Amino acid sequence: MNKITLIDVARFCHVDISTASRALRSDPRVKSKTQELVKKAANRLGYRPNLLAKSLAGGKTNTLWVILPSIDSIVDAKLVHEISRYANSLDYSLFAAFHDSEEFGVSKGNPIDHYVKIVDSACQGLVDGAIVLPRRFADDSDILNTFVKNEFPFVFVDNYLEGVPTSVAMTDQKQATESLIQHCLQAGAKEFILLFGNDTNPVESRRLTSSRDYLIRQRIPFTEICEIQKTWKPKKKGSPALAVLGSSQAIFHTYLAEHFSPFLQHKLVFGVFDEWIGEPSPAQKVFVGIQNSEKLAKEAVDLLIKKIQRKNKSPKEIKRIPLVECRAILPSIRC
Amino acid sequence: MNKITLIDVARFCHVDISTASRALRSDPRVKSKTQELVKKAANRLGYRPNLLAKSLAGGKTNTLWVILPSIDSIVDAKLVHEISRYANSLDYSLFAAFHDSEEFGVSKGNPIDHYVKIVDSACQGLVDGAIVLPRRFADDSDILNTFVKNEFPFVFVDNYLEGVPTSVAMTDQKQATESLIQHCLQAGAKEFILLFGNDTNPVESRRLTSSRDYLIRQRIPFTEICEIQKTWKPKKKGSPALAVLGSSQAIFHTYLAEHFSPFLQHKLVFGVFDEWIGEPSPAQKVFVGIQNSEKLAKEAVDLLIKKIQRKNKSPKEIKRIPLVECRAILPSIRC
DNA sequence: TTGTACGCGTTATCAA
DNA sequence: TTGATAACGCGTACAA
Repeated sequence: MNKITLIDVARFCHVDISTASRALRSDPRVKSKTQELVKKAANRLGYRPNLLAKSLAGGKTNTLWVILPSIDSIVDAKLVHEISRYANSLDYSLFAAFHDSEEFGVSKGNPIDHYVKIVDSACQGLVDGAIVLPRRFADDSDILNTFVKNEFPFVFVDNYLEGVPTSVAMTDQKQATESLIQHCLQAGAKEFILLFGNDTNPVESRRLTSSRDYLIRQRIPFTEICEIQKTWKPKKKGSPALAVLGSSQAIFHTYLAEHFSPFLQHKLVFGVFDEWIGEPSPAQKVFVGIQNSEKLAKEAVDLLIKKIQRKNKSPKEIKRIPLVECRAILPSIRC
Repeated sequence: MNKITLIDVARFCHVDISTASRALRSDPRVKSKTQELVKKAANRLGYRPNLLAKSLAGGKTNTLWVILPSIDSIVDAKLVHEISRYANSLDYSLFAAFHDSEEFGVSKGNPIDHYVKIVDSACQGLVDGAIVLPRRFADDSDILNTFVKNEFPFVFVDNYLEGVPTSVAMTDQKQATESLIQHCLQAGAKEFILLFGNDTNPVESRRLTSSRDYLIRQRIPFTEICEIQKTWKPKKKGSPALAVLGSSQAIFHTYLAEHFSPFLQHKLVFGVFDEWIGEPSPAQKVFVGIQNSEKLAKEAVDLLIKKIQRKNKSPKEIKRIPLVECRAILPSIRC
């Protein structure tokens, strides 16, 4: 590792350490000749300022974290990536911290411990603020309220928790759901099946209630399948085109692998949030609600920076961002 | 934010700051009565040690980074996740830093700048060591040699760069390739098509050469399709079962969407590294080489910690890890 | 234009 | 068993 400090550079140039410090920050009070001298010396000696000391002295780290359990889909990855890009463009360093120990393989130790540890260390001077992507853990709010207690600047993105008061940037689930439904209707769907889980996750439940409300209002028959065991029975006679709505590609494959027979005579259209990879089969068409990751990222970071700057006031803002589009996936290979 | 420091706790207990420091670290030299006193006070006052100061004074951060352009697939995500888990289990904090600004949308500023900035800051005291997941950038080696110059502890995982001397933990591409081929042969394949790109990426080229060597040795006819424009022509007469090998699911869909007609009469089997989502169609069967993320992560972190501990010696170790299995993907829905 | 001296919050080394 | 003090490396108000 590098051991050359500001003192070494200063000594080398026969100037004081403070002069060297100022010279490297291009302080106009330093003679330009001295500036160049110091800069060249620093360069030649391979001087690298110690960012720990810098942050400690300066009282800020210019660092943000994204805290999330793990990356489970490309949509997650894209969001984190956009957050990173936008933060970087504002001269913040951004790091992702993962706390889920259970997702893959056997869990080592208490999975919550890592989460608590990350939240704790965030409050201990390493970072100026955090963007949190919460999941369905029951205990999430207890852990995250540590932030509230310590008045640590943080915001939610993509999802939020009822019991934790802070700002949120998320997709407008109502708009997204209705837009997907409209596309399915245009594709000829006469009856709907809702594959949303019945859990406490605000996003999932919002998708369920939004689609339910909309379909009732439009007088379109539909069936809710909140549990994967439930078999579907047609509400209309004949073989009308069916639309199936669900949050992720996996749920379609899982459900239909078990319960495909009632669907055999029907033309199928899927409406999916998140993403769809590969062929639409067994559907004729899949509509994917493409979330606006770039805007979500921007709004989240902006909300966070607002919190960092004025620490006393903490307005609980909510930004709802509409979908970019509903992308249609058609078969590319004819079999 | 929290402003309560060790001084506050010490004053509150009418002890010296050094005693308070020792008490909180359960130093046996402190009377147990005093320890409890201090710990209770710290708790009541909501004291949180400043980790910046701690690292600065202690000379180490107990932090590791994973540096990568972005997460493009679930396989990447899984690897990072396993690294995080294993590092956490060894009481290191782990953060992921992303440097690619081009992947999604329009690039902001010079994309290389972020990369350089991350590599620089790694050498500036924020972190004890880094695990690097390199990509096909031509300039990668110049940037990463900053680590070498500064004697900063780092290792490669999953892929590596010829010009940058350090340890590597990666999948055994030869074993993986041959294993995939064997599975395709068992599924009846008589002729092979290789969809590997012809670029300078060591992993991709290793897959190409390994499969080429093996197929020649076994006297099995095959065609290399290094460029996506190239059309395939059968080498054998009749309609033998065909195996297609490629690195990722996307390449199959892209290629076959353009050039499907010659394949119409053949039974198809795919062999893919990375992952496969959804139905195997248009193949009857897909074999997926499942990389051992857990072991890759463990080896990478172990290699890194070895580097951190003895800074002078830097043996250039290479760990090659075989696949966990070749998983077969069969149609779950009959159309 | 440059130098002095202190603060940032800990840990570590003395001495008591 | 505890207390005083020197690091850790850098910023900065203040003095010169």
